[in-house]
Amino acid sequence: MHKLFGYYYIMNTNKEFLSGTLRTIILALLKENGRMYGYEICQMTKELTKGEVLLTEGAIYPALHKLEKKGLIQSSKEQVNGRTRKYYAITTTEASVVEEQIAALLRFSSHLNHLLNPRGL
Amino acid sequence: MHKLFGYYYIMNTNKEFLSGTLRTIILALLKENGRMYGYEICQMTKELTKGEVLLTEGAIYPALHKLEKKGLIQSSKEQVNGRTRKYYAITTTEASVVEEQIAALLRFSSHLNHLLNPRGL
DNA sequence: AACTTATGCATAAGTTATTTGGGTATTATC
DNA sequence: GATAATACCCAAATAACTTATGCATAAGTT
Repeated sequence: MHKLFGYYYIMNTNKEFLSGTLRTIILALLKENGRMYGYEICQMTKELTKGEVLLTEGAIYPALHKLEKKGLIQSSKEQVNGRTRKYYAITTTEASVVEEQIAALLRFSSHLNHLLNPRGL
Repeated sequence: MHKLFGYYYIMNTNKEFLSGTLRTIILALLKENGRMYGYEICQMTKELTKGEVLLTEGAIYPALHKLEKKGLIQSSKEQVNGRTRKYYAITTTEASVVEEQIAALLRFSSHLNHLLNPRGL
C-alpha cells in the first residue's frame, strides 16, 4: 500500500550530517546572541565546536537569504572598519516560530542519541 | 579570499532534519540488532522515537542499496509467511568503519546540542 | 611597495539525498 | 470482498548542499 496520507578551504568535518540542520543552527545562534552577521556565524560555530563543524560561505549566505525571505529574520547593513557587514536578527513577531524550530531540532537530536546509542553508554 | 581549501505514506515529522543522518541510523540499528530488513527498520525507528522520526520507504530502500553497494552491509533474502524479506547485516570486515561513522554522528549531535542550547537548560 | 592573510559579501553549476508518487504482491482483518 | 498491514522496488522532481568562483577592504609580513 501507499500514501495515506589557494584559496582557503572551508571543509566540514561533519559534512554529511550538517544537511538540514544549518538553518536551525543559524536561528539558534541569532536567538542567543541577538544580532550577528554571516561571517560571524561561521566563526562562532567553528569556535563552539572546536573546529569540528565548519559552515561554508556557499551554504551560509543562501541560507540567510532564505530565512529572510521567509520572514524569520531581518537584515540591516552597516559599515564597520570600512567593510560592509550585514547584520541579521530574528523577527520579533516570529520568535515563537523560531523557538519551536529550535525545540524540534533538539528533540530530533535527542532521538538520534537514543537510536545511535540505545544503551546510553 | 577563499576556500582553501493505496499504499501508505510514511511521513516524516522531522523531515528536514533527517537529511544526511538516515544511513547512519540504519547502520546503528543493524549494529544493535544484528540482522534486520527494511520494513523492520522503519517500524523500529518509529517505535523508538514515539512516532516522531518516520522513515519513508522511498528513502530507506535506496539507502540500503547504497550501503550494500559500498560494502558496509550484506543482504540475504528469505521467505517468511509467503512474503519475501531481504535481511541486512553489517559486513564483519567493515565493523570498525561503521562504528566510526556512528561515533561521528554522535559527536555531531553533541555539537548540535551545544549550539542550540548553550546554557544546557 | 608587494604580497598574503583575514574579513566580508555574493552567485552559480553540479552533486546528492531526499520527497513525492507511483508500482507489485501476499496475508490478515472486518 | 474491501481495507489494512506487511514487504519489496523505482523514478521524477525538489531541496540543500559543495565546489568554485567573483568582488572589495584592512591588516600584517617581507
